[in-house]
Amino acid sequence: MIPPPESEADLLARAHALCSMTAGDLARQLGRDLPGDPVRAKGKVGELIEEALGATAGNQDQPDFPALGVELKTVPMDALGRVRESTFVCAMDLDQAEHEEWETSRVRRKLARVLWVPVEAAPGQDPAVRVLGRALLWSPTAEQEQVLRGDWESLTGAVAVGGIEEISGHMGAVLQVRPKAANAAVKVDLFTPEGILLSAGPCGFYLRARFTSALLWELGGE
DNA sequence: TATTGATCATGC
DNA sequence: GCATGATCAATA
Repeated sequence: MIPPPESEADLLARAHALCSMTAGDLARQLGRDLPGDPVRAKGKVGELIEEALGATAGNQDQPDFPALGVELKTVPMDALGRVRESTFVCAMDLDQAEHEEWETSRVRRKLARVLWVPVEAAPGQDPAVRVLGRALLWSPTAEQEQVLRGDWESLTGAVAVGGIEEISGHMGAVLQVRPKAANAAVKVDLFTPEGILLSAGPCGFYLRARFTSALLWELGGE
């Protein structure tokens, strides 16, 4: 059991100490199992890094480092240092869209302070050989927040007006809404703006790869 | 090949 | 079921 970091500097120092380790090294050091099948290992590298850095929140609805208000996100990179995948932010509440404000939204809370840990990962590669990169601590700049807010408001607004069936992954410049569930059979009941009961797949907010790629590059060049 | 939609694991 | 952690894989 690794104690939580006492400060952002402490956290960053710990994260930097992991730089250039492989996920396999980390698993061995922590005495954890890491599946060799990438399909079965989704999320595992992120969990190993959480444990190594002393994150405590588990699956509670809280930042990974509650005392610091910092959220941890791993981000998969290709060999050229480009972000390979979008980043899941949080679920979208399909019923409450019309009652929400950006200032109090979960998206804004989640992204207020993020420790990004790049992980070089080729598609289909054995998770154990993935290499950790240099971690960066980030908060949205004023410009980034305006763009995020704009996307959030148009996406949330579209759902509030037309319901979830009106949006798709194509919408949003940097923030998008996509399915987020165990599988396509998972449905939630909700009411359309017209008051019709409907069954729909749960959705979540994701950051587009080009956004994370750009912000990491601005921050320190990855 | 970039992107969207689908999926995998774990804890409570 | 819904939160946590994401990446896979079919398609445009």
